[in-house]
Amino acid sequence: MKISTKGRYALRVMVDLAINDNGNFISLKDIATRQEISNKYLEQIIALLTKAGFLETARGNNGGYKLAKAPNEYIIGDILRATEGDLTPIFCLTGENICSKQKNCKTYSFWKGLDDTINNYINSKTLQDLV
Amino acid sequence: MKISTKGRYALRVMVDLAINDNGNFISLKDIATRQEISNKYLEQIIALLTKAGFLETARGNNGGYKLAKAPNEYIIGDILRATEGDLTPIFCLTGENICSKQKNCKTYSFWKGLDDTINNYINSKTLQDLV
DNA sequence: TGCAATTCCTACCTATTAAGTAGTATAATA
DNA sequence: TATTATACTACTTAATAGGTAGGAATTGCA
Repeated sequence: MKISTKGRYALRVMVDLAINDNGNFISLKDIATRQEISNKYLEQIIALLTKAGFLETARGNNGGYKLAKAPNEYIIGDILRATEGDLTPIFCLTGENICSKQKNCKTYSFWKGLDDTINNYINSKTLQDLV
Repeated sequence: MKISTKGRYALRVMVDLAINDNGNFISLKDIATRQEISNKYLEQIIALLTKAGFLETARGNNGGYKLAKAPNEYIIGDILRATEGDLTPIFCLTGENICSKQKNCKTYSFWKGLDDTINNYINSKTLQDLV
C-alpha cells in the first residue's frame, strides 16, 4: 500500500512550481534539476498534470510550465488522483469489478470507512498548505 | 495504493474464524472453501497469522485453527501489518531509507499526516466490529 | 532563415512484486 | 499404519513500477 513515484514526484513538482513562480514559464529541465528527477521520466509525470489542466504550458524557446491557478485552489487529492490514478485501497470500492459477495461481505464497510478516511484527508489539503 | 490480497484475505479469514468459532479447530480446507481462496495460497497467509500469534493451531487429524483471543482483542491494524507488512504510504516514513532531503521537504508533513490518519482508523477498529 | 531550446508523443525496456502452484516433511489420531 | 491435517521451502507467471530512448513539432532569437 504505497504511493508510487508518480504521485510523489507530481506533488513535489507542483510545490516547486508554486515556490519558484515568478510569472514566467519554468522549463522542465530546471524543475528536474532542482528535484533530482530524470528529465525523461518527469516529462511523463508533467504530461499528466498538463492533461489534468493544472498547468499552463509554452512550447519552444523559453517555454516551460507554470501553475494555472493559485496554490490554494489545488486540492491535493486531485493532484494525486490525476497522477496515481485511483486511490481506493480496495478494488471493490472503485465501482468496476463489483464483487459478487459484496452484499454479505463483512469487511466491506471497514474498507469503505478506510477509503472515506483517506479521501477526507487528502481532499482537505491544498497546495497552499505545503508551501 | 492498494491493499494486497494477503491483507484482504487475512481479514476475511479472521472474520470467518470468529463467526464459525464453536470451540473446535477449523481446518484450513473448510476456510478455503467458504472463502473461495486456493488452499495452497491460504496456507501462506494463515502461516503469517500463526506466526503473529493470532491463532491456536493443531496438527494432524481433526487439526486446524482457531482464534487465540476474543474478537474484540484483535486490532485490525495489527492483522493488516502482520500480513501486508508495512502500511505506510511513503517509504521515507518507515524509518529506514531516510531521505537526504527530509529536513527541508515540503511534502513530508503532508505524508506524515496521511500516515497518521490511516493508522488512527485501522487501529480504532477490532475484529469484533466486523462480525 | 536557420539554429537552439523547448514541449509533445509513442514505443520500448528491465527489475521487482503480487499472486498463486507444487512438493514434501512432520504430526496426530483412529 | 492409513488418513487427515499442518508446516516449510522452492518455484512460476503475469502485471506493474520505474524508468529510457528517439524523434516530431513549436517557438524565439541571432
